[in-house]
Amino acid sequence: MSDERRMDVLRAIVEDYVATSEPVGSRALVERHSLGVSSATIRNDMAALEDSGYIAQPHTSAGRIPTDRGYRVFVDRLTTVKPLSAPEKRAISAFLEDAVDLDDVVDRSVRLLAQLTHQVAVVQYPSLRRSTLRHVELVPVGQRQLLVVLITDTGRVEQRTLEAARDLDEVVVAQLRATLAARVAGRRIAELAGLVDDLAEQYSADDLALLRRVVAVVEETLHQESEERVVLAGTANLARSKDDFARSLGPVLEALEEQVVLMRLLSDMAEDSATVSVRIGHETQHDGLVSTSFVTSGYGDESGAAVARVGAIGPTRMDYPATMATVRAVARYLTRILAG
Amino acid sequence: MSDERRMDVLRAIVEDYVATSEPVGSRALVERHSLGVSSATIRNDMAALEDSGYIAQPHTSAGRIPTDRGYRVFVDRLTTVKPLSAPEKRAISAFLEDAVDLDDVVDRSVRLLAQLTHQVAVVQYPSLRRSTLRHVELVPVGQRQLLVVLITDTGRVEQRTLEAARDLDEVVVAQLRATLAARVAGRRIAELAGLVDDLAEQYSADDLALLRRVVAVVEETLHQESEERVVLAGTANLARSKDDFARSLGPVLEALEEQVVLMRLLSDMAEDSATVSVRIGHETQHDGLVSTSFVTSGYGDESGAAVARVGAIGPTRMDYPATMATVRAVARYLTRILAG
DNA sequence: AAGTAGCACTCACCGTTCCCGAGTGCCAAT
DNA sequence: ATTGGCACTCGGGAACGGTGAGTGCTACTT
Repeated sequence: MSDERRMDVLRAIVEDYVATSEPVGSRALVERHSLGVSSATIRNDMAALEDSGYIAQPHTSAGRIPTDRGYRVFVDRLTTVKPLSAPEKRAISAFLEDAVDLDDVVDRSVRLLAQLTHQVAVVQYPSLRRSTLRHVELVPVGQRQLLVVLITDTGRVEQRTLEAARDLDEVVVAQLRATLAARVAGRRIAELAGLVDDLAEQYSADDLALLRRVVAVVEETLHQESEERVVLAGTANLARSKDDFARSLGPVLEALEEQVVLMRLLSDMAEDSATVSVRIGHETQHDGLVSTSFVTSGYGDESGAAVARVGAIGPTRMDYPATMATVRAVARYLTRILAG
Repeated sequence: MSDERRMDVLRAIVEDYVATSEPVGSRALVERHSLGVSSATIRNDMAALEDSGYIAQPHTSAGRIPTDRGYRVFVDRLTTVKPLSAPEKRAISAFLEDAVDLDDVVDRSVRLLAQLTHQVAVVQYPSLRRSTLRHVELVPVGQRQLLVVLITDTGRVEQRTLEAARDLDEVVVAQLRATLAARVAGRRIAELAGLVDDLAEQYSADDLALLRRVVAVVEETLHQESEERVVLAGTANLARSKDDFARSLGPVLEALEEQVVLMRLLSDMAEDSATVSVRIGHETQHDGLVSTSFVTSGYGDESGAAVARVGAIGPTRMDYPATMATVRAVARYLTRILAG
């Protein structure tokens, strides 16, 4: 028994099923692919593949469709992510380079990815936690309100207002600003806490309290929901599916609105070692997403640990090679843009 | 012929159809509503209503369903928006008051509205054009880069960076900052242009050029795409519909992703005089939205022209009185929160 | 004139039946 | 190991008829 041919058969089944949305039978297989054997042989192979849990039949006397496990094998062993064509690359690059600021970059990326993959695109904002600070700015607004603005090296700007205990003194604020500006540049936000501990003598108790408040606000910002925002685009693509996938959109849409679900998945996938990470069907660990797959890639740091992720979500019956290639490409260009 | 009863019949039809999602016949009508006449009489009335274009039958020998025109009459003349119950009000108020900043307010509002109406909620960010400035802050980042931060009275913060022609002088920047701070407070952004024209003598040519650049950047921000962002929530609610509405989600989702479409609708509706504005079916002037209605209300200014709008989008077969009440309530609380 | 009762008519919907053919599994032959 | 052959399964579509909700019309009542 040729294990190799079986894998060829599996690949053929996945490809055909992805292309046609219909269960594929042994006859159709030998016709569309030059496997060099007869349909009866294919049937034997298919029976074996079914025993191994890679394919299944919706009902007796129907063709086979890949199972989640089948797709998994396909993705892991039967496919190589092929680079995009030069024109495609140029289009991506050109489109992203016109962006004016971080929000615009993210917005353009997510739309672009949705359009290229014909699926739901997801872009996670660069994490504050792993970014370094370019600048901290304090702006008094009103008598007691102080606006704290953080600017990261990825161009992200976050602001919070805090209510001071006493009326603000312009001079003190300016002093704090200078102190912070000198100390935070290039630091990670997470390192911030210890940075001002030695200042106890230089400031009055009140002023020090204010300084600590500022630091506290910065740290709070870290843990805020907005820290790991994700942006979506292309939900309409879900409805385009020919099969009955379009009929059970409810749970999928719900899952997508639950940012928490996406967050968990994204951070799970950040652990994966491969450049492009894939979660297929039940692997998403979420009921609403059992019939979908999630393809993501890290971006934002040329070397090693990525700052955040981009990805695409679509029916498990998706074109994995193409999707993986596109996601990877967009992630790369995103990294390049942000570094530049 | 009693025109009054006919309107009663129309109201009953709308109410029943909204409740059941099924065409309503004459018999069911007399049973569920105490109209005091027989089904034959109702049939005559229904025939008249159909002639007037307020109702239609999907096919012979089926009940009637309201047309867009029918809903229009229902909304305009047959319904009064009833206030929410006290507990509901309290819930809204409590939920919105916990918000920490403008983004959070908007985010909470849109989720809340989606949940309360069981439809797709839309919140438009407060327009910069109509807001007044609370503060302008200039922050040098790097040698030549200047970060311009705008803070509006609605709490919205926008920032842009600009590249100066020469290296920045701390002192000059501080001076510009002071000048701007003194002049912009309480002004509309649109008024900004003329504010610095008289400063020609006080600054060197270079510095004046920089000042003009800053003003230019501010004005550019005005026309930027981000100016009129809208945020959505509850798209999953679209899929909950019992009838076949859920099957044609594609075009609807596409329309919702086209922010332009929503923008146009929102600005159209801003012209309406009523507090709560409704667009029914084809009135949306968009093919993807022919089977949906859009209920919006302005918010952000206690008197007169609103700064932006909130709304809900759902199937034309929606509970208009309830939706209108909820949208109006959320708009009011939103106004209150932003003012406070 | 407005309302009602009665009645013939229409037609979507539902369940039944039937048939077709794609697809399978198995077996004997190569 | 592969293949041709064959009996078997069963989903899906077409044809069919009965049922009942609903209508429109007409003749009668108030």
